[in-house]
Amino acid sequence: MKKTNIADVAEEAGVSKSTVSQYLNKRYHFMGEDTKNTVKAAIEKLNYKPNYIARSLKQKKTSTIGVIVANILHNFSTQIIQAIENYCQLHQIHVIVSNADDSPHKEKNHIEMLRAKQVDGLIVFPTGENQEVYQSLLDEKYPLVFIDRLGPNGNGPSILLDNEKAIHLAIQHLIDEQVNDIGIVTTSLKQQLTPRFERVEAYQKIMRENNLYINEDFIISTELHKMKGTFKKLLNKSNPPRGVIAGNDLSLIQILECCREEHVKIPQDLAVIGIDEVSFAKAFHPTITTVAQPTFDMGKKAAKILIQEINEGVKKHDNVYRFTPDITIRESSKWLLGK
Amino acid sequence: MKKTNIADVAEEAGVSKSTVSQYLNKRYHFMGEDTKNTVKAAIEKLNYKPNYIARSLKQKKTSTIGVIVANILHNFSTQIIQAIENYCQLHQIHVIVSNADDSPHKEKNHIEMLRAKQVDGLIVFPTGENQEVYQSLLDEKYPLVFIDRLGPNGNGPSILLDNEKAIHLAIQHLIDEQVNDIGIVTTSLKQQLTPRFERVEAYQKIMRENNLYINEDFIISTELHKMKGTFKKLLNKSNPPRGVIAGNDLSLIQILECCREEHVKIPQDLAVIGIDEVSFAKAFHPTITTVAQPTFDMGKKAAKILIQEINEGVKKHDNVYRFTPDITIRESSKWLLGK
DNA sequence: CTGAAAGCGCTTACAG
DNA sequence: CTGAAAGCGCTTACAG
Repeated sequence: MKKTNIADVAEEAGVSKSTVSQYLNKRYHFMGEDTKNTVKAAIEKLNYKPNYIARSLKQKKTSTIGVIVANILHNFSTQIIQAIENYCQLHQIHVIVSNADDSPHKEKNHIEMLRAKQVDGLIVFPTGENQEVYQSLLDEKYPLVFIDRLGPNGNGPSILLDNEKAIHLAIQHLIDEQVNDIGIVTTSLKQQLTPRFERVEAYQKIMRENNLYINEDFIISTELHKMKGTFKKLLNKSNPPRGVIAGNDLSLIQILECCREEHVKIPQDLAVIGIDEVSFAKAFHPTITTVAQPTFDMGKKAAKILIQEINEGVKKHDNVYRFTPDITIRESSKWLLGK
Repeated sequence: MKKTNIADVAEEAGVSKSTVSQYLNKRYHFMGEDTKNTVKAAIEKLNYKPNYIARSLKQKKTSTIGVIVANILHNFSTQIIQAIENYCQLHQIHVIVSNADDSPHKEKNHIEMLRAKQVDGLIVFPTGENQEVYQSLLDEKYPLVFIDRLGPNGNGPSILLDNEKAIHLAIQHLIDEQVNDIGIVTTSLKQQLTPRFERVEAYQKIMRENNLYINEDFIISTELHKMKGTFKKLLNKSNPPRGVIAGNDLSLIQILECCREEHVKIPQDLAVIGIDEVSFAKAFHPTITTVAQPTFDMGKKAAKILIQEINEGVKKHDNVYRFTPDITIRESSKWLLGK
């Protein structure tokens, strides 16, 4: 059974394809009421569904965008995807999700495939090693929004957390709790990724501003599967930190597991603060102090900017949108309470 | 700057469009070595990228599938999406993710839009209220795979957990721990969704088989935001359950928060088992006993079957693939240990 | 107010 | 071994 197309409908209704097309696109201006009805009837009778691929080819617009996440395993990524999907749904736009799996090579493939599929724009968590590719997209005014990490040389619109503020909130709170020996644990890749970089920078800056000693051993950047080993070593030093900031949700879990296995009591022995909200924050013993990213707002903003670029054309290239984190103080960081 | 198309390449290379097309599709059989090289050079010189939309129109194949999840907020959904995306990536297929947000109306819209975009097939967590739509897709041999829930009248291939086994594992373990007063808490929607239905059924069956008393109050099916209130009431009864099975990850968190707020000790006062693995299982105090679904395998299988249907045509319609759950016994269910 | 024609960028029998 | 032509299913100036 051949699928019915616009010609079939035209024949059934006894009008031309043009007229059917006008009807489909709701350009009723000059359409006779009766023509309209015959077309409508024919469409229903034949159960006709327009082929958007054909339309896309002609209109050079697919109403589909691509999202390339660096690593889909992070909760942050899936939340951003949710927010983007949610906003796009309202605008009748589809989202193709691709996972770069932290591989610049895969990332590049995804960019090419998605462009070949003519997506109208791209939201990307850049891995950091395809700078020229992104720069050339930017140069040709292709709609493109970066998220979580800056684009090439900071070019292009990007949606970022105010990382300095996040670290500031965490350290300030720990200081208020009289915790001065503070460590930070982040997942690290070879690349100088924005969040990790900015967070460690901010850590050093704010410690310095508060005249606190920066022990280089207290800064851990390592792959997830090595994190526990490294962190345990730190915990078992003669002078371990009294407080620790987890750079993201996955690091937090590693830290919590370490503390459990090493019988380190939170917050008495170690005050813990996680960046990124986690589902179990209020269920945990102790409840977990977190510095939440407004993931939902960030994803929505990325989608909004992209759709605007698609509809109105790409204009300036240098907007960085910083989102303000929000600390929720719970038990895990309350060292004074532990006394 | 107009994008270069196949005609530009043909002109540059001094051959016909057909020949360029042959080259692009790697049909080198009858192609002269020199022709091949000229075409190659022309493509590189012009930085030509083929337009897959045009190809799709002609070939009636988009190399794109759609996934409609009932509710993207469940960890289970995002893990399934990850597995599907992962498998499809190996097969050069793109995935469009749509969230039905538990709304049959949205679900139906998604089905229509995705079909209009000519996706080659669909993987769906059916909400349960679009039976006729699915039946007609099945009737026209459209590639379609259900996941987590059965299709209309059980028709169509579906990927499910062996829910009875999951409940069996949980209850048997609790019985081994001498816990006999067992409750079950699930999120409920109006619809008779497969997992909830099968799990509550299995609960009743297995309790009966073990000659355990089934207290109807111990079966809680309610929306997430009402769960805590309902569960707390149960906890404060004169005869509360001694053990509880959380129907999924979100329910588990609600239960854990309740226990914390009501100072109910796990496992001494209440043994807890969660269905679905959770990120914090090994970090929690106590560690959480879980009955894990093999989400990754399930997602992969769904993608595999769908791609097979796409490539080889749709054959039989009645395969239900049951995946075996796996219990990991940790502290939260060890009532005897609490003694 | 409606229709004929051209075209979007490819692929694919078919002819030579 | 290569090319001319038709066609995938739409949309869109333009003519009338």
